[in-house]
Amino acid sequence: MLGGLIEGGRVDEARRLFDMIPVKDVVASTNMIGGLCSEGRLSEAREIFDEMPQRNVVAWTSMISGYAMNNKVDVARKLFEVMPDKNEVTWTAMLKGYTRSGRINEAAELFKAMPVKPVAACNEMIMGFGLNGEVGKARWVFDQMKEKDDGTWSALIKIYERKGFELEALALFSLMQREGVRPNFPSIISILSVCGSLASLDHGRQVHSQLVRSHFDLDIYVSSVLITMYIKCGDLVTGKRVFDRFSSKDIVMWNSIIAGYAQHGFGEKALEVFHEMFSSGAAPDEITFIGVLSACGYTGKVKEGLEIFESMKSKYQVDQKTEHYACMVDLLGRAGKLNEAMNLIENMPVEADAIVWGALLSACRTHKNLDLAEIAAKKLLELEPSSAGPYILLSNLYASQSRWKDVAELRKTMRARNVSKSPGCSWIEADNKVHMFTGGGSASHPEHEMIMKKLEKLGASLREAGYCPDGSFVMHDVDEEDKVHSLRHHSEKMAVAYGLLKVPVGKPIRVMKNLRVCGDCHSAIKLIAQVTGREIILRDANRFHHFKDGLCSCRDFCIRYIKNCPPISAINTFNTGSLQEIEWTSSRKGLKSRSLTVSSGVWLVEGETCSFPYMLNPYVNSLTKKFCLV
DNA sequence: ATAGGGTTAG
Repeated sequence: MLGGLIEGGRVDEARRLFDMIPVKDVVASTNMIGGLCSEGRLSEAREIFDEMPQRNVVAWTSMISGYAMNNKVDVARKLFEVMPDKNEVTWTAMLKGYTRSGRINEAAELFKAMPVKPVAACNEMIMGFGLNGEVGKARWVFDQMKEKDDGTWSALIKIYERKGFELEALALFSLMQREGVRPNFPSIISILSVCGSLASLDHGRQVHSQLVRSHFDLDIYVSSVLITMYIKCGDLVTGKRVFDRFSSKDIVMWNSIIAGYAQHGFGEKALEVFHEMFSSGAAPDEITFIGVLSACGYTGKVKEGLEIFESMKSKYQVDQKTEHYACMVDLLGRAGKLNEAMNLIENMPVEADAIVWGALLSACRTHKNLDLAEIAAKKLLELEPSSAGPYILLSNLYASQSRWKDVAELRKTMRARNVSKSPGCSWIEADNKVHMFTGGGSASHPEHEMIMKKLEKLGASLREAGYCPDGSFVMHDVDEEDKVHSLRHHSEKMAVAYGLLKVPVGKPIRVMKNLRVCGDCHSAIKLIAQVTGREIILRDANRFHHFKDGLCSCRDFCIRYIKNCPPISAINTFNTGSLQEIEWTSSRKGLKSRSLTVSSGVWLVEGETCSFPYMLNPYVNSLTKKFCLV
């Protein structure tokens, strides 16, 4: 009875019932302690604990766990020290206290001291190390384990996914299945997320087909990630279809689709869904507003954005947090209202973080405001000393003003802090393979000659259509030497050229890039779409660009500084956001009800190595060698 | 009766 109430979360009722019991046995008291702790009512729990005539391991462990999970690790430790007979569960509960509060060194010490190391504790250590950025150590624990369960696998897969080791996650997921461990929910969620990050529609679909067969696709958690996966792969239509299948949607699912419309530049549609959500009775949360405000930002809806931002607290009872200020800085900045943006930052009730300053910086880049750019970049250097972007930008900025001393100084700091830039690259899926291009016209691809010829030919027809290359973008986050290379050879252009050669007519060409698209490439691709009549979908580090008929769905909001962009007014009619118009984003037919054919062998089960080149994180290579699978 | 693992945005 007591246990039932607690399990159902009815702790108050349980408490009343408990108080009526004349002689309380160990089990009832322990139960009650657990229930109270889960609600954070530690002092009440402690009172019961102290009044118990005798206590066994389970009672002790429950109390320790309660402190550990409620940010009272040190109190937990005191109890742990005086406790007579500890078992594995006690040790694990204590360990979890340290890992969950980010005290990884103490966790590692305790782990080392454990007489036996149960699987649950090892799994906890994997998560602890991994979330703390120590992926190698997480892997080390994994390798040491003689006995693993499905949670062991999914923990490491999750770490790989979260820390940007997409390829390792894929490899581990497939190894897991070869070892006869069936995918569980957490691992499936991680792997779908990986497919989204890689924008690998083919792989994502294969996972989806697995889900359909196992009916996992009906799970509400899985579905939100599934929606996000399709959206990140550029297939908004299928994402929407998955969304529509659910008659009762939770807030996360609403958020997923709203953010999806925002990312694709369908601001009207995002707002529409937002209102639909509100009238359906679902209450928006903080994340909803990140989606909604960024939708306004991407589509230049300054007035709407400001109104929503103002009404967050009063109408929707959601607090404005740093993230929302970042959205507003972005929104104002994109619209060219840089002083307003700066004003907002100065008057924020919370401390501005790297995202806020980053938003201001990219707005400065767009609108060529060097003074504010310098302020923002300097702030970023303080907040994120190890990311290369701000250094390069600031250095380019100084260079443009011939401040060579400052340039040299900055380069020195960069070397001292061991900061290196991430090289720009683009990739495209064709013939069941991923083809990567690093730009600069390097002949790394077997069909290099053909691609160059294609680019030559394209160049001629582009010039006819009025294209003139613009190399004057100082405010770009690529390094000096990249500017020397002919603009013709940027990686995204090469990938697009390859797509024109390989992707059948009528199908969209989907290109991915790890950095933001270069401004010159953006206007070139618009024209390429026009002269070839092809649809090109480019996903860069920030967002999607749908190129069709000489226009881009981003309305050039990201790249306003390019000379030969058509004026915004010419594009206005284009982006009304009706579903019919979205349809052209994908000529693929997508899913038919609940069946899905798998194009090639099921790589997930067969465990072939996946066909991705190492393109996202140069660090992946070295790590892979060190901790080689199999 | 005591220890796990999950969703969205930036």
